[in-house]
Amino acid sequence: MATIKEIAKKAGVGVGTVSRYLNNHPYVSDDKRIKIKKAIDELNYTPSAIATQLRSNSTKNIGVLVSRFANPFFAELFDAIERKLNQFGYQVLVSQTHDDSAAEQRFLDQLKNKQVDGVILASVENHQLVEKFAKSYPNKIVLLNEENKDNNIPSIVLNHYQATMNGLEYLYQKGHRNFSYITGGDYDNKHHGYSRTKAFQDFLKTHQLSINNKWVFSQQHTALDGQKIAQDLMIDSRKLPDAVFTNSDEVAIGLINELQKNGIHVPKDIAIVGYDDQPFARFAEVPLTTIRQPINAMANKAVDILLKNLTDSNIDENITEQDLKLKLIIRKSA
Amino acid sequence: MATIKEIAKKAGVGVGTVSRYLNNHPYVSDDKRIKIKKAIDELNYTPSAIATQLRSNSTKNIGVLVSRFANPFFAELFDAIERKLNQFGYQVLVSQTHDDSAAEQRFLDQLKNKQVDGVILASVENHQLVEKFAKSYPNKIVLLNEENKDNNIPSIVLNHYQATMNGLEYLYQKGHRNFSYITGGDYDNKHHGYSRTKAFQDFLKTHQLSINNKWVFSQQHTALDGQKIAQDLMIDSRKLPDAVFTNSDEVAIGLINELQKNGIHVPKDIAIVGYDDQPFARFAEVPLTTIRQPINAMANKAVDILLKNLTDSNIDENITEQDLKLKLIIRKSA
DNA sequence: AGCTCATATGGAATCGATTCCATATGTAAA
DNA sequence: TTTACATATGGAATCGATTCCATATGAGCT
Repeated sequence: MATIKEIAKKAGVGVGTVSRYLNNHPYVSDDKRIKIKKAIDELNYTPSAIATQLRSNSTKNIGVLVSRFANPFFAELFDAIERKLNQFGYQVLVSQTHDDSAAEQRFLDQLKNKQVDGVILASVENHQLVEKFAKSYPNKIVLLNEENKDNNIPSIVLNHYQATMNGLEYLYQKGHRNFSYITGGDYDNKHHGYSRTKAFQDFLKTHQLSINNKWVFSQQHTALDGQKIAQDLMIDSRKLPDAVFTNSDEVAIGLINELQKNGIHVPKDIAIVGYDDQPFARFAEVPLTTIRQPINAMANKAVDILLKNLTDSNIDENITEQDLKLKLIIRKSA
Repeated sequence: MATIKEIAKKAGVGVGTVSRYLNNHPYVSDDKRIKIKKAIDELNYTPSAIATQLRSNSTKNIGVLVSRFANPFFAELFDAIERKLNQFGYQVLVSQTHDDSAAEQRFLDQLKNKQVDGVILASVENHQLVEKFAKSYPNKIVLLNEENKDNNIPSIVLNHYQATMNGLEYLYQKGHRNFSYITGGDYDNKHHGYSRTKAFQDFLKTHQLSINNKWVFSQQHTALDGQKIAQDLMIDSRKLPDAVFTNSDEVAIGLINELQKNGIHVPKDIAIVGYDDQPFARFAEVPLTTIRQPINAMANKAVDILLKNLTDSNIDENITEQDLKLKLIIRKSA
């Protein structure tokens, strides 16, 4: 592959002039323009992005981290993020953690070794690690759907507490009193998805309900997990919960499938509420009652904030608080 | 951020020695090792990936192109590709075309400007363009589920012709004679998904069946598309096809949903066959009869071939022809 | 003592583009 | 005619890491 030096030589000009030509600098005469263009065409030259990146100390690459692509929520979210970043001329480097915090570490190291200008974290394993990086690289990190205690990292935070509460109150008002709860995080831990869990705990307290510990499930993500939970619940078939609040539509769908396979009808025997309103939620064997996350607004907002912080330019933020509202979608499963 | 020069100065050694230390070169004495380590820790130094890339003329980045992330087939496929590339220490730069060939051009330009060492194309818009790049960069391109005429680009090609034929023969044997066909490509064009379409055309010929042109749909991708097709089919409600062969589970699901909403029962009134066996297919309101693509094997094979071509090393290919078989999964929709 | 070879080290050259500096020419204003 | 400023250009210095080259020391062998 040709270099700028070869172009300069072939066109009979200096490298500076070629560089000015490439970057549309005004001070290049028409006759040199023509010669340079000819040389570039003949040698089929394209500037090395790497060399430009080294010199300019910026890559036009953004890193995006999710936990698992096979989760349709993240797939859709990423789809929207990628489209928007592409509009602004950025490339996207992407990683998934699959719950492995070493992968997160490797991902964040890309900030340190300058492979990316900034990152969007749609999933956080190790909050301490992220706090540490945020201290070294303020303005280069945006959290999406992940809170941080001290609130010192730019974040897109939706009101999951309220949304969860709404979902639970809906179930309560329908007469349900024996709840099961499924989270993707830990039930006691202050991190991932905690505001949802906190809402559940507060809900129990408010209504003076007790909870069977065997009906609380942590670290559940997939439809397969949901099926296993169904089997767990059915071990003691004399006593089943009458409502299940889940953290994800995937889990809800596996759960419903396995329950119905065993003659337990949803929502007649058990009501189930999902989370996300993933695209297939409406097409499931029992269309899901679920909490919709405004994916497009979330993605656009995250990109807006990151690019604004990176460039100091005022990309107009046309995403409002209203756009970022979670909403209970009532279908058939509860 | 510190540079290697500052480390050298602080440790009282030459830059060469620091570099040798970083790259585990043997000729570094123990006392300098200690001094260098101390300097690195104190300055919190990490080598610039960009500088290394420039010097070494390689990035350890692989580009992956898909048409649309929100399509669960691609999301799953990408999930597997990313995991495997990560295992081998590669980062992944990803783009989606959303049917826009300009995006494909921009993506491929990354080969030319050296931002990626190689690419996996799981979706091709403009075959001529790809052929051109393949000529300039043999060994750096792998096609996944996309054929090329002259067969000169490394490709993972499954037998979609046979799989489609199997699906159609299954429907024929069940007594269906009036077919509708839905493709994501063009019905006449020789490109995207053509071997499936060819199978359909041959199938019609073999059984001397005629086809109503209004029952052929091209460029259909989403559940929404499927719903619209249902409406199209129902315009003339006196005469409906008795079987629909689709190119994707997403389309099938939208189609089924809209038909049943209008009192047309699947599979009693119309049989429908999907494609992909996306994770959700088994959980749909009518569990889908569909053709399963062996996603993991496909992803692993694509990465194996690409890395083998890039490094000349013999990464052992443990994916066999058998692993790459498509399979008709019979459920309830046909 | 003289020779060879492994071990060790510093620093210049290099990768390829950008930018600054020195310099030259042309033209309008004083 | 002198001054001033816009236009135009070549090339050295720079970004940060790697590698080659020159050189030095010490051990082992004859």
